[in-house]
Amino acid sequence: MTVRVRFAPSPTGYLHIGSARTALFNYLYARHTGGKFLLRIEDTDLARSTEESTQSILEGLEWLGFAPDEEIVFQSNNADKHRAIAVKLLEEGKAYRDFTPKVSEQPASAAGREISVKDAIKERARAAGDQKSMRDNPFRDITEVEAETRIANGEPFAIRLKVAENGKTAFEDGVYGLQERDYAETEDLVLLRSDGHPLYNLAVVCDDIEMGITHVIRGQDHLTNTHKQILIYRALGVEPPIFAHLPLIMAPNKGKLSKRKHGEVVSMTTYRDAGFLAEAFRNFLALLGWSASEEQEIYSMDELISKFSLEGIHRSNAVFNFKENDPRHWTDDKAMWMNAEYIRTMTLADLIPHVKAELKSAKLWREEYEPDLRAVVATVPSTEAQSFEASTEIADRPETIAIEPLEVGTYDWFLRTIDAIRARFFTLKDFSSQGRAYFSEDFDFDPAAVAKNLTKFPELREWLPQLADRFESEFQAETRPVGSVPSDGSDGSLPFSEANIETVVKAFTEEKGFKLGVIMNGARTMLTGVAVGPSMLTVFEIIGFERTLMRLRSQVAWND
RNA sequence: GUCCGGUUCGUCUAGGGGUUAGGACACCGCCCUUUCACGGCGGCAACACGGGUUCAAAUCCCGUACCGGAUACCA
Repeated sequence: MTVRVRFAPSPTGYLHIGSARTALFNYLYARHTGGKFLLRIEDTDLARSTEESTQSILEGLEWLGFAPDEEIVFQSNNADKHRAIAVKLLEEGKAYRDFTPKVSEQPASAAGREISVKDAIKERARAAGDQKSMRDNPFRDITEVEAETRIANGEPFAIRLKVAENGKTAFEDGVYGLQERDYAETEDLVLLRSDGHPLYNLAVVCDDIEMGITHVIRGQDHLTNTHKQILIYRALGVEPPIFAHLPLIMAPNKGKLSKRKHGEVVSMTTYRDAGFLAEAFRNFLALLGWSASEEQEIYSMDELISKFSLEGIHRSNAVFNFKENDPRHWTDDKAMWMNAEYIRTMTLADLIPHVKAELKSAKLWREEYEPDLRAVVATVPSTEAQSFEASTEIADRPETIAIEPLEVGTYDWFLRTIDAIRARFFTLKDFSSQGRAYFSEDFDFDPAAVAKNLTKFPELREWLPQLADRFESEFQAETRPVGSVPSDGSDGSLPFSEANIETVVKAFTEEKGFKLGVIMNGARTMLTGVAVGPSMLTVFEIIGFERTLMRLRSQVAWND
């Protein structure tokens, strides 16, 4: 039997973190078993379902990389079938018409509606005490004649499943084990509303049957629904699929993680837009409620697929930990850490396309960074550059190309730069914000960095331009046009490379009788606008000779 | 109210009769260094509670507490 699973979100908002994890687990299970991963949009709640929501969910899934293996099913398209099935159950005597007038819903705000409904349910239950019977619907056993009369009078009716007096439903949950529920705990659930619209439990069962679903993997909030659905399966004479329920993902206070209360932080598109890598986020999500019983935490998609199993899913809820009013911890620290971990350890070949997209959207991308153009603009021959394309293992490449100064703005320079700055970055956004100075002359100065590294040492205002002069004389730049390679040493001058820069800066610092760090960090802020980054020698080199002179001489940072 | 689940560091988790209860994130400290959010080393920090069973319980059983879910003509 081929496994067929589905992810079935209802389009009443964006794709949130819990749904995303459900989608992930379904996807992993399908891939692990060689089965099919299907997608069904449960848009039967006409009042709440929206087209934007469907789009947003689809976007979220696309970002995460969970493409369905078959065409998307829209549940609302199957309403006629669902209706027909309800009628069939009615005709078979397995369901009955309930003429009880529908209790009109409060016109309460959509926001508070759910809570007030739940409160009402509790109130009702408390008031009823133990007296309440799930089998006391007055229309459960009315005669066909009476029913016909009422229909003739135009009385609207809902169709309810006729649950037997005695017995229980039972199923073996893939995660929670044996689940039993006495019929006395299950009401005669409504299959079809009095306005003719099918209800969730009916629709789900019908669609799952039609789609040939073999395993239903969904949130634990559906655990009790499952009993109702099994009743429908039985009434239909169809063997139920295997069910596996997932623990829920909670807010930091262990309460419900809701779109309304917690907003953006639970939306998938937030993470996409915040510069997260889908592979990193998937990895994070996989570890929320599942583990392979080992200490490894970083998993490639292939590893997740091969290691995933229902047995590894927990029964207890997990907390998605974040601090609402703390920008530094606006989302779960582990998610952020994992994203950073991916950024600094993945191969450059995998990272570059993401950086490219980010720089493009920030208008910082230049065609010169394209590898294809290297041959046209490169003046530094690079044999490593060719092996780069041939090989996917390029993690240690930067060390091999760091030997010679690279022309600013070329593909090789680009690779070196990305590799140098990524170590301290957390998201893709950092490449265009903190890393902006590497790609543009138009960058801002972080006030904290200016205060710490510049204004604290007023001497620097004169010394840094002097350092520029020193560079100029040592590296003899005046004969070369802006943007050219500083020097490869062939003209008799010193190459503008780390070792040489170090010698010059150290000599300069000693003359001034100052600490090296003060000069270096002053220069760091002048050159990059921030207080953190790679080794300053590397920064000098990748910012390049001409830009270094220009920025050291600039007074912009000094004028608040 | 009733039914169903759950409970190991702040968070994610490993461990399922004998462990100094392990790892990761976060936090703190030290080191490296020209800075740092990189890296290295270290620290803080947990078996909800009460009974049993057992030579031995975080682990098995019962109860309690707390948390969560469900209980809709929502999904």
